[in-house]
Amino acid sequence: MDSRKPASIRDVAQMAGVSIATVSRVINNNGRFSEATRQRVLEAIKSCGYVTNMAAKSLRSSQSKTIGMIVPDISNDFYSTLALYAEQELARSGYSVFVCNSANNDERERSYIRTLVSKRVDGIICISGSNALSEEAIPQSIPVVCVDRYPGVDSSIPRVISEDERGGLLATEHLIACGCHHILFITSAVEDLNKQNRERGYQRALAQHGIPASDTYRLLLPGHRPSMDEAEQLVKAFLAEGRPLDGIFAVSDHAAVGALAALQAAAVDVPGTVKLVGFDDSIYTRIATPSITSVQRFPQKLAHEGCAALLRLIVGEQAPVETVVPVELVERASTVGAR
Amino acid sequence: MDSRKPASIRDVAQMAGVSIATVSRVINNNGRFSEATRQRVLEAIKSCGYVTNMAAKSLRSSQSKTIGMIVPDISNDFYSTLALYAEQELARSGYSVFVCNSANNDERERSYIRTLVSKRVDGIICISGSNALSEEAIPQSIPVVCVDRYPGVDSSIPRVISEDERGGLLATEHLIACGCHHILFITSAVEDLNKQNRERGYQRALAQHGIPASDTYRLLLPGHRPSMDEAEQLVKAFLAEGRPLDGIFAVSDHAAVGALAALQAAAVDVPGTVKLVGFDDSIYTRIATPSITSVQRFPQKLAHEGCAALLRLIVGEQAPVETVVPVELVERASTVGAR
DNA sequence: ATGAAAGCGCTAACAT
DNA sequence: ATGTTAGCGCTTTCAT
Repeated sequence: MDSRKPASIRDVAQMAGVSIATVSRVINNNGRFSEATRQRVLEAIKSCGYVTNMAAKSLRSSQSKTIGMIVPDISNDFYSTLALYAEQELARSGYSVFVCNSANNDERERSYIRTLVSKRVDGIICISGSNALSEEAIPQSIPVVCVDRYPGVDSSIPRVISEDERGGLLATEHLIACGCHHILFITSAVEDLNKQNRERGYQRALAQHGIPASDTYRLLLPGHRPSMDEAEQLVKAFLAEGRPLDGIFAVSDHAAVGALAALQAAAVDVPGTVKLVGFDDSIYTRIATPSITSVQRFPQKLAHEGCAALLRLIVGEQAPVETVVPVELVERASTVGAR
Repeated sequence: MDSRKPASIRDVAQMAGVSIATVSRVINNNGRFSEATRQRVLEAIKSCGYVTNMAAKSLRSSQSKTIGMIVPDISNDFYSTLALYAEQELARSGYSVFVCNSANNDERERSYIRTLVSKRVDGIICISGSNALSEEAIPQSIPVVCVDRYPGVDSSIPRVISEDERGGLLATEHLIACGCHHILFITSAVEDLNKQNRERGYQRALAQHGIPASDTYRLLLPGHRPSMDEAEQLVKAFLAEGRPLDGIFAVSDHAAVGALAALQAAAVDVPGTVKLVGFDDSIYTRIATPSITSVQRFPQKLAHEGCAALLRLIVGEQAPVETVVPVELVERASTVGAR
C-alpha cells in the first residue's frame, strides 16, 4: 500500500503492538528486546514499507551520515576519478555525499560551504582546487580534509597530497636522461602549491645537471583551469620564435595534450625531435598518439587516504596533518619512441 | 565566538529580544514584521553565526532541498559532463545533490535508492545506466526523471533522451557517403535501448543504400562498461580474419578509440583505408590522432531538460514523458582526412 | 506586528 | 524486556 505520507516509527509500533521505543531499539539493534518482538517489528516494518526518516534522526542525534565534497570540476578526468573513489569508499561506510562543483571560484565555494553547514554534514572533503580554503566559513565543529589540495598556510586541516616535487624531478630527469637540454616548462599563471612544487622539482633536476633555467622556457597558461587549447596556442607561439627545443614538461596532461597538438601541427617529430612529459597519467595520455609519458599519482590511493583521515576525524580521532602519496613515472612513446 | 554547539533560532530570538516565531518569519520572509524587528533579528543572526538547521527544517516542512543523482560512473567523460551541468543547474535552484555511482549494478542502485528515500530527497535524477529502473524501490511520492536512460517499458517516469536512431543513421550514412561498403558495427553485448536505437539507425542506413547487414560485421563488447581495451582486442581479432573492411561505426567514443588503436597497431591507414565514426563527441575524439568523427549529443542540453522536468515535477506540475534532444554529426579527420 | 504552543519523527533517559 | 516522555530546531496555526 502506498498511502499519501510515508510510514513512521509510530505506525510500525502500532502494527507490531509495541511502543515506539521498542521499534527504535530493534531498528538500531540497541538495548534489549525479545526475539519474538524483533520478528514482529521487522515484519511490521516490511509490511508498511517503513524507511527511517533521516531528517528526524539527524535532528535528534546530530549526525547526518552525509559528507560534503568540494571539487573544482567533476568533468575533469583526474578530479572525477578521485571523486569516484572517494564516493565509493564513503558510501561503503554509510555516508551519502553531496557533490559541489566550485569551479575554483571562492565565492561559489563559500556558498556551497554555507549550504553544507546548514545541511549539517558530518564532514567535508575538499578535492583539488587552487585556492587556500576559506576556513572561517567552516565551523570548528565540522571535520575537514583536503585531498590534492593545500588548505593554506599554517592550517591544521589534514591534507593528503602527491609527491609533487618528486614528480617534477622524475619527469625532468627522465627528459634529461633522454638527452634533452632545452626543456620547456608549462604551468598555470595562477599557481597553487602543487604546481609550485612540481616546478621546484623541475628546477632541481635542471640544476643538478647544470642546465640553466630560463624564463623564456616557462610558459604560463592564463587560468587555472587546465586548458588544452590554451596550451596549444602558447606552444605554437613558442615554436614560432624558433628557439632550440628538445623537451617539454607540462604540469598537467591537459597541457601536455595541447602541446602535442601544437608540435604535430608544426610537423615536429615526437619523440624524435622533441620529447614530452605530462602529469597525472590520465586517460588522455593513452589516447594520444604518440602516447604520452606522464607522472602517475594513484588517485585511488589519494582518495583512500583522504577518506580514512576524514572518517577518523569524524569519530573524534586524530589524523595526520600531512599524508604524502608516492608518484611514479610512466614511460610512454612521447619520450621513449617504441610503444 | 565558536561555542560547542551551533546557535539555534532560539538563541537568535533571545539575542534579538523577540519570539522564535518572529525569527522564523524574518528568515523566511514570511508573514509580517516591522522593519526595526527585521534589522534586530538580522543582526542577531550575524553576531551569533546562526545557520539554519536543515534537518529540523526538513523534518517540519517535509522538503529537503536535496536531489539524488544516480549515475553509473562519474569518471566517464560523458556522464561526468552530464552530471556537472545537472549539479550546477540544480544548485542554482537551491538544491544540493547526492551523487551515487551505481556501476550499473542493480543491487547497488537499489541500495542507493533506499538511502535517498530515507534522506527524503525531493527528487531523483537518473543519468544514463543500462538497466530498467527498479521503480518498486521508489515511493510514488518522490519525483523521478531519467536522462539518457530509458526507465523501462511502459513506465510513466519522464525521460530525456538523445535522437539515438538518427545518430546511428547520420553516422552510417556519412560513412556510406565517404564511399564505405563494408562497415563494422561495434556495440555492447548488454544492449540498452539507447544502443539498440543507434543500431537501428545503422541498419536503416545500410538498407537504404542496399548494403546487406551481416552478423560477422557486428562486434559485441562483453560488459556494458565502455571499454577501450576490449574494443581494441575485438577489432584486432576481426582484422586478423582478413574480411574486407572500409568503415567502422562504434556506439561509443570509448569503443571508437579502441578500434583506432587496433587499426594503428595493424598499420591500417585511417581514414585512407578505413574510416571511423564514434558516438558522444567526447573529449577523446579530439585527443586521438587522427581526430575522430563523432555524434555530438549536447550533454548540457540533456542535463538542462532533465533538471527542468524534475523541478517541474517537484512543484507538482506535469512534465513531458519524453523529451528528445537532437544530435549532430561532427566530421573530423577519421573520415574526412584533412583536419 | 508579534507571541504561545503544537507537532514533524526520532533517540535516550528514566520508569516499570 | 518494554513503555513513557522530553526534546532536538523548526514552521505554522491560533491568539492577541
